[in-house]
Amino acid sequence: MASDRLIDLAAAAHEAHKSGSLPVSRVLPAYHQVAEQLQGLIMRGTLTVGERLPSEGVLATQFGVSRSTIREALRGLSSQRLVHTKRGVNGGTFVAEPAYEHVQAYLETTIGLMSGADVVTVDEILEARELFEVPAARLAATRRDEDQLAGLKATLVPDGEADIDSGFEGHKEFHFAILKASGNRLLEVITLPVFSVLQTRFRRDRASPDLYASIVCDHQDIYDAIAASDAEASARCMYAHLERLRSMYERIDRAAHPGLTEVAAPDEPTQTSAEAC
Amino acid sequence: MASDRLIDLAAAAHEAHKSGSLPVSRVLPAYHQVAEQLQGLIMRGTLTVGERLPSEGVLATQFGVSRSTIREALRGLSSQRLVHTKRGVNGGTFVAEPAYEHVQAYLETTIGLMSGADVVTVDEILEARELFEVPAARLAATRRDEDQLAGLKATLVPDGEADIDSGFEGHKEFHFAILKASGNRLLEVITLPVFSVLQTRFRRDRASPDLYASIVCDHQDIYDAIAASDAEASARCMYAHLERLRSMYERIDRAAHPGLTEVAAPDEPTQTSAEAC
DNA sequence: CGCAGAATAAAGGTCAGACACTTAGCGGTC
DNA sequence: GACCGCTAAGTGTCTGACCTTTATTCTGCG
Repeated sequence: MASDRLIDLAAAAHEAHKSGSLPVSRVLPAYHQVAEQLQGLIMRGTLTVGERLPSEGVLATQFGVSRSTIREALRGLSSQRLVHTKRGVNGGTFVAEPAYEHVQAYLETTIGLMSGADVVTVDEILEARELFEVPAARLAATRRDEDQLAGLKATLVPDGEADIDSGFEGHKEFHFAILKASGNRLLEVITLPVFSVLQTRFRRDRASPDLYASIVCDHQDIYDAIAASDAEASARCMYAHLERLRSMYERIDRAAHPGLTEVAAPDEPTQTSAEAC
Repeated sequence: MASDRLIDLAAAAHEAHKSGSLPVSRVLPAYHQVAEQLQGLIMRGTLTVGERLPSEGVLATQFGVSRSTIREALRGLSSQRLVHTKRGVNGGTFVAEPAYEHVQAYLETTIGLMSGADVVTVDEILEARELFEVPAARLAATRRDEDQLAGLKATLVPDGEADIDSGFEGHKEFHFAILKASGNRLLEVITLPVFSVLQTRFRRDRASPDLYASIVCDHQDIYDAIAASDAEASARCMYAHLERLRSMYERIDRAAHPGLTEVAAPDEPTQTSAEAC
């Protein structure tokens, strides 16, 4: 009877997982229970950022399980970036401080997979991108400081050299810079992966030269608006830019997955006028 | 010399982690390399959703490591929800299909931690919420079907019974229903955790009765606008609603963390007019 | 005295092998 | 034909050993 070992979770396992019915084997693996308890301690603030957990051996005796079990639990937590480990003397397992990059990496992975498995459609991703980046541009216009503006300018392609390959990188840097200048790190952390997924998904498909030129032109417009601290113009230009890209992506996507004539695809007027430029 | 075992990653470890310098011990743990390779196979589509990986024993011999190492790698992947395991005959490790709930759970955890550790501020979370929920309301107004509208109506508090506790639940259900009706699952998946974090963070602080009444009233307004398929009115009402909540949250937050007089906090006019209601 | 290098020890990383638990499917009994 | 138990494949867990990494401490030489 392995029932008196774990601190409590004998019964808690019922409640925790859809208490009703079938698809969950009643007794969860020990490593899972250990991981859950530790995660609880971290979330609840009992274990604070940077704090060191007891060594694996000590944890093993405390939880009444073997070291292997503890290690499996720890691996789970560490791949969720809740903890990280260090070897050597003064090594150990430490509560990790949450960092953007991890969230971004995770979201990029997951959204990529979801779009691959058609759990979300490309249309939804494109729409989400608009929903996030247009407000980001608006915020950037009012909040950017001079450094951020200079950084943004640096990502613009100098007039002459329209190198498509480096332009791809530049495109990325441009949008990143705007997100950063939006001054909302949560918005930034969430939008970046959305952008990256699209970028990855359509990496191979080169844009035509004139489309590329119009992208460069769009960027210039957006930059000008942000430089002028004109929030509404920034939003408008960003919207126009994204609509242009969207129609490009959708064309590519339809070519790749023919026959799926989605509703509401054609009836949205592509009113991305020429603006100045 | 444990160098001929793992399929290749001997050198790849350099590139993979900031190739430059110091803080990364040159040779990553075997379980990490195994996990990376398996993740690569999944991301690259070599292993497809639902497919079963070789048994742990077989993987161990294939990778040339022990079964414990394989298991630690698998625990990492499984806590990232890239795979899941089943016991018994015909059990094994399977490539998981990406599911919203996991993403939501992860985001909620992470955003909660980030806000706890002040990696993002409450202000940013509140702003992000507005950025996401206002467009969600706009979309819901034009896309909701009759079922969704009925579901939304069901979350409204009947006029008489203004029970504050159940109201808290109702508040949640109401916003969830709108997100669902927005028709963009990515937006939904991302916004839900943002909402939940705020909800959790301020769970203990009861709203005053009259504030509560105004929330109920706001919900009614929003519902009416969505029922009328009036996109702009929906967005406007949602914005007013969120502004009201925002000022409440900010008041609570300032009370909890006094002395931090942020910029740009007071000068935003609280123009959440009375509307009709 | 001071510094370089060796020894130490604490902690994580890996291994091998054993046994327990879970579960689908097979086969036999009534 | 329904129920029951056996079997086998696979994950879950334990034990105990040894390797590797690394900060500290100790030692010895200049």
